[in-house]
Amino acid sequence: MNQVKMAPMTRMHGSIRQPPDSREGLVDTLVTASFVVMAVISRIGAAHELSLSMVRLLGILRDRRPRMAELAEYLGLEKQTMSGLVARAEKRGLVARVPNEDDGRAVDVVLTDDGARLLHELRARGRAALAPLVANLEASEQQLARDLLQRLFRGSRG
Amino acid sequence: MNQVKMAPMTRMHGSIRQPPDSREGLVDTLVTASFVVMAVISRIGAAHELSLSMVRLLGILRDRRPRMAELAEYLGLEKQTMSGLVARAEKRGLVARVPNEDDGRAVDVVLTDDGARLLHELRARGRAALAPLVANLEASEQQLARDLLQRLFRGSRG
DNA sequence: TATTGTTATACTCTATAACTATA
DNA sequence: TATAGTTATAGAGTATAACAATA
Repeated sequence: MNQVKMAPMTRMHGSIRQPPDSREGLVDTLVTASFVVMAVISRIGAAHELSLSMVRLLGILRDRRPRMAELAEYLGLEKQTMSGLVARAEKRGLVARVPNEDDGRAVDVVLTDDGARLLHELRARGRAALAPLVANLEASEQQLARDLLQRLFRGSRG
Repeated sequence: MNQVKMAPMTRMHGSIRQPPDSREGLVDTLVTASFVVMAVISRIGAAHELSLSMVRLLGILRDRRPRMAELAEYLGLEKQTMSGLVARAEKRGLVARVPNEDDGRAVDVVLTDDGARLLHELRARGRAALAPLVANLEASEQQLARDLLQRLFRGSRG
């Protein structure tokens, strides 16, 4: 049971770095690219002691005023988890809970001015961090890549 | 202090869904796309009670035999965090610790057969989940998108 | 009765600090 | 003395279950 799988040792020792495999398909490339982008966002968030979920929470609130249940569904979290995340963000002065006007049970979540300022800085740092990658493409290719990605993920919500 | 920012209420109530903003740049599109991909991977991992870090750990071990310190550096985690993550994976029979032959202090981490099987299934499910998105593009466009992404992230490690 | 949200509890994930063993 | 890894501890993030308030 659970016998250790011994892969051929050729190229297995030494550096962990691997040359990009140009034979890999679009899905693998998307996954690899996404991990790189997430690492960048995670590092920028960590510099402000923000988890990925917290960064995403702030990003969602930039131009929306969802209630708790909507946030939970959007982030793919349980409502209890959402309560905790919003509570910690509120404790830090980044968001505020506002009673919903139409439904006495519901709570809307909004950015505070401090939260909006922090989000603005995070976005600026994200653009700066990813700029060197974007610079690997010509301007016309950047636009093409953007259009292709937007068509790929049309109908998806991030 | 921390006064609540009251954005204009136009279109603020109701659904949280937003139409894609075709004016957004490549960086914003990349971030949005990455969150979608991460959500897919996270959901598939969660179905097997695997965190994103655990999924990524298994993925790295597919064709590599890194030591603990290399894994930590690769995943962007502290070595202590790495010890815990590997310990939990080992407890579940997914990976094994093997003493490094050249350095008595070092420990190599390898996939077990069970771990390799699980990783294989995760990758199949990932491909299936992302297939509908890929199908939004023609075959030639898929190849173009893949090439552009590979050039974007050349030199990056995921 | 169903829905919205919070509280209680437990486990994973992560980091900082202190430690052991080897180089 | 420096490096590789583990253990101890604490807090964030997550889920399941039980609860209170409103619809």
